[in-house]
Amino acid sequence: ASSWLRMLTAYASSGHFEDAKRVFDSMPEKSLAAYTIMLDVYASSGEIDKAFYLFNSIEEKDTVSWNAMLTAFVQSGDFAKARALYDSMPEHSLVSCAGMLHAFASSGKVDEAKALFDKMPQQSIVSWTAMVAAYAQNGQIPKAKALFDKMPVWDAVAWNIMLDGYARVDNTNEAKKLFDEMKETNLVSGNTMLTAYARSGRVEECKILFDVMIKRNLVSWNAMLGAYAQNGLVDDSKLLFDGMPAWDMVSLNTLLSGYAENGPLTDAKDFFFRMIQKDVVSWNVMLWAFARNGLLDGALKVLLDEMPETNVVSWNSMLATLSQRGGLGNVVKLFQRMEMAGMEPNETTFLCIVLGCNYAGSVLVARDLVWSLRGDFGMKPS
RNA sequence: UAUUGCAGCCUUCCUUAC
Repeated sequence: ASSWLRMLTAYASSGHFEDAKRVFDSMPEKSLAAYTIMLDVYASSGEIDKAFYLFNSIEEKDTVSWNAMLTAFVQSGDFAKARALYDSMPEHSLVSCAGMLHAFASSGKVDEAKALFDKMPQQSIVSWTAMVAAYAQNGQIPKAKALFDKMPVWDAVAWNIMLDGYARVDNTNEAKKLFDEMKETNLVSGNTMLTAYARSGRVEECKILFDVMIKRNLVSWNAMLGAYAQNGLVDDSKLLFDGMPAWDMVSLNTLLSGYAENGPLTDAKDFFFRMIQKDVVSWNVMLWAFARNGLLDGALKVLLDEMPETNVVSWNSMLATLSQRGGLGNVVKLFQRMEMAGMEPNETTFLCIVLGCNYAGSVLVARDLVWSLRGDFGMKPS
């Protein structure tokens, strides 16, 4: 039985979800541990409903399986369900509390995270770090730093979160300073610093770091690729890409967005049509490329007729484009179409529409929209 | 009865005006 479990774990942790499902299905006896692994597998492959169904079919759940279900919800972005599950759990372990902290942090509820953090019976390095991350990821760097300084111990993850916090507010100098004095580092630290350089346009320093990094993974390569692509050095990005030991969809899309942002539309189109694989992000980049070139009808055609699948970003892109040069009437029309297509709006959706109101000078539409946020969509205007 | 059954960090697409 344990060799089955070992195989299942190996597939699950390496991202081979289909293989994991096959192994699980053919297991003669399914232990609780096997079920628990599968919760994560289903959640990671976007099948949260299946995960929950499986969870409900478990007769004797323990804390570990409850926690796994909790983090499955968090991972899929369903924070309301995560909260409900957390409230109905028979007991809260350190892992449960840290998972819920993470959920609050990811949904921008810093105050609720802090309240939970304060009333936790026991702390762990994970809960401390999750709280620091809650501050850092929501732009509250001074609070993050203050809590970070109070931590009893630091590991690489804790340092990395502070590093990433500085990087995200574009404080590259502070990030570099921290990077140099970090006591614990790992591969993610280097990758985070690469991204910090890329974001602030410091491409040369980025390349120097990339070259001296002892270990690199695909994220490192993609970060370097992005440094070139986002800073107008499309030829360099292509050259780097050609020498990459491996690539994935992120690599292709990074390159594509380099063409879309810096070159003529034909470059992006050429690359797009030659891509061996495409996903919804690739299509979103193309949609944006049409829009950027003022081809609103072309962009609309991509969205409504050509895309094999869309997500909320596709619609938001189009809404933002129409907001700026398509007229508020068309914005509203497209939003209605979005609802008809069953696509759930998010906060950015409303910002895109408010942007249109701004351009049109229409206070009334904007006001109605903000009201309907609460009433029709159950959202809290930020 | 768990060196790998669960928890925190990094890379691609949408908004952040003046």
